[in-house]
Amino acid sequence: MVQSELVDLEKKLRDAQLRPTKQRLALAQLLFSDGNRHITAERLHSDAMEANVAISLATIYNNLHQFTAAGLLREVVVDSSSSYFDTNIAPRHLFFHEQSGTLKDIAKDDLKVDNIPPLPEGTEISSVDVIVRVSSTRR
Amino acid sequence: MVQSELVDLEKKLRDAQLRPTKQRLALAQLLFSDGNRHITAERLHSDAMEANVAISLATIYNNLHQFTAAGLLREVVVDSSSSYFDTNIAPRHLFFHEQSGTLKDIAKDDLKVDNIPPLPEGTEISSVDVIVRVSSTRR
DNA sequence: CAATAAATTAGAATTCTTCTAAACAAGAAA
DNA sequence: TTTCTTGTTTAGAAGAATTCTAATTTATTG
Repeated sequence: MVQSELVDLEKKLRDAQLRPTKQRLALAQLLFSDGNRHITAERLHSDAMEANVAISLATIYNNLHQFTAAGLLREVVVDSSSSYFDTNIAPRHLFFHEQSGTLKDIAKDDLKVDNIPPLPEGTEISSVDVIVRVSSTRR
Repeated sequence: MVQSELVDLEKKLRDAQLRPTKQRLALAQLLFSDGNRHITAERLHSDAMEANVAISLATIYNNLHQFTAAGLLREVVVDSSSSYFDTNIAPRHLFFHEQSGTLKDIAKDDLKVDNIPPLPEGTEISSVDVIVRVSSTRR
């Protein structure tokens, strides 16, 4: 692990008004050091165990929510059985592979949504989420 | 309740290879007699209680899944806290009101999705779901 | 009317997530 | 540094939604 990386992560946390504790830094590292990730709490917990980071599941949940509130993560609802968190916070859409439960980002500009009808009275758009559900071609 | 309605519902169930039991007919009535519905298991259960239909929650879940497997309902994933079932099985998109948890269909032709990028290798589209999340305008 | 296959049920069990209250660690101030 | 305050972590309990189990009841078929 590179020293400057840790410094960057610490700044990222501080900017979000989150104290860079040992656990928080470790999670930030697991989440943000390696390209885009789409991860569940359970998965992140086992990643942490594998990396020999002692951290409880409660802390994982706490931090996933704090990161989300701070705009460092985005929660994704694609599957009723558990919540996913996406490290890509830019507007984007998603492929969801139904068999594997895998997510893949679609850049916003790679997909167009047009002609949204009038919104229900007294509401404004908070987001437009497109999920392209795919499944393995049986052959 | 109209007699012919019951006959229709019974046929609908038989066509789906589901025996028209007392509970199943009652649920079908609650679900399909009154325009489009977007409903959770808990909500359907309390509707049934109000209508004086004795039915257990396990049976509600069993039937929601059987109806879904038979193509009479469609499961909608919009909210991580509980599953919704939609009586509109035609292709459509959805408004989701974040404060109230209310869903509203958007006819397929009222919204256009274009330029879906190449699918992941070895997959085919199973559905394209657009959820327009709206929230009350604060004013 | 059996016989059999399907459906229903109460309650237990599971899974994911949140809560609680105590111990601990970080940053600020003296 | 030491002290104080406040934020963080934690184990384990609690909660909520859903599924399972195994026994009973109901629908259909012969």
